[in-house]
Amino acid sequence: VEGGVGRGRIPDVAVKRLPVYLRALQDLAARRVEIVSSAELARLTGFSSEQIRKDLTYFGSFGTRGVGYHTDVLLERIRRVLGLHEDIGVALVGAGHLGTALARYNQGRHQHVHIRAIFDSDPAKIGQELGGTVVRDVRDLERVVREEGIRLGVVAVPASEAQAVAQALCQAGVEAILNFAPVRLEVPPGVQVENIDLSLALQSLAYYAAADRPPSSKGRRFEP
Amino acid sequence: VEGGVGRGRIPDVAVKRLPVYLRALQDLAARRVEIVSSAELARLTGFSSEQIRKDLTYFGSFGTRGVGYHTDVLLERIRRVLGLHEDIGVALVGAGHLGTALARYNQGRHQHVHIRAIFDSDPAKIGQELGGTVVRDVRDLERVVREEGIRLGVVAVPASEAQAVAQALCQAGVEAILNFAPVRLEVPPGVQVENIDLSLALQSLAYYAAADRPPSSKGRRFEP
DNA sequence: CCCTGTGAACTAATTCACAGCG
DNA sequence: CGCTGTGAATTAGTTCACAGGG
Repeated sequence: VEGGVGRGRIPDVAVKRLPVYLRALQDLAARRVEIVSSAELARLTGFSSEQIRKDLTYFGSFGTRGVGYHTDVLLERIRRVLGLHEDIGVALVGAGHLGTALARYNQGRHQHVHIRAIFDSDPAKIGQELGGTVVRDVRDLERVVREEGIRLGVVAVPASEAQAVAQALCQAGVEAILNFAPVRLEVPPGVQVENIDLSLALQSLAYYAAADRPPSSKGRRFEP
Repeated sequence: VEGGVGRGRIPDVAVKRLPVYLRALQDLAARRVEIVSSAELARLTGFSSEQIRKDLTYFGSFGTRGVGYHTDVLLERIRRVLGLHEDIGVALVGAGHLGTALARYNQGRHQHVHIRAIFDSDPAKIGQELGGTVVRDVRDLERVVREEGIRLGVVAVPASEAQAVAQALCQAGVEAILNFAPVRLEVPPGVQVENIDLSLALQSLAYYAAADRPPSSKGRRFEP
């Protein structure tokens, strides 16, 4: 949720929605649904149909009026826009519980974003396998990332080490970082940082939990 | 990143920034800094100073012109707005790696959002301790959440179980859910859902990594 | 006729610019 | 004088409403 380059073309908010559309389209494709309307996508994703249509126009128009979109045409198009048509390598730094969750999560499923290297500083973890990848010494990070042409970094280390890791990642040439450490990372201009801070997310949710509703209204039914 | 109630008062985007301010203020307080200006907070958080001042006006005005804000007055005020002045209980569902990371993360540190119950369906995990809390059977979820007056739920279970868990949480009266499962949760109106999908985050980052820059510009220095 | 594609209208959020006050 | 607080201007994002084409 950090500012960043922006890079003209597609609004950041729309870029965040594209993977959601992608997931819905993958489900549809798996169920052999060949045509889908923006209304159907709206139902599946929770965004409005006009929002979806507008988002799609940012990079072309490939629907058929009166009909809808070809599932796999749209799928392929969004994939391409996101850069997921070519394999994109990810370096995961930090093989703690969060790192492990990420590695497992990523394993196999999302075809074109692959964790290609995992690093940690703990000798007990180095050499272990995690989701099919061997954990390496974080001191080799720069070399490996460069050699493998990795362009995306994930920071899942304690706050105290996060900045040093980010620095090494940038030095090695990554172009975007997903940061889970509860600190603001200083990166060179042009490197996109996305922060996901688990405790901050909980804290802002607290606002919605605390507010208005009297604690008496316990127990809510669906579709009242 | 789900719509939700909105609840009038403070814009959602601002609510998301408040915890960031809070963290900066906690750091300052720990370093015995008594006064802080919006410019200084801007430097620490990465948001603009006018943004910060504007956000603060949503719930009052407590700075001193020509001077700045009293660190602990502001701290206390934001805490109160977020509802963090009173202890707020969280139910964590799913004691896998992600759940464990969250439990560890939360342990001790952020004073007023506490994980008060952890649930799982795996008999091997039930009874184990995690960050100072014993893992319970998910079948007891509704009863325990109700008894303990828990108002916040965290869904860290596989996609296939997420909807059932969300339903149980809502039935038990939670008012907001932090969802890590890669599905759209159906919840009754009035329940705020915040989705954090780790693979989607990676995918949207891919857009920024893939774009423009030729892969030749490897290795970036800070402050060029 | 139906659903896409899109300007136009609207709404939300950010930034500007400066008055006001300690 | 310096920094807050805030309307006003601007910019971004969403929704409306309908023209246009299969």
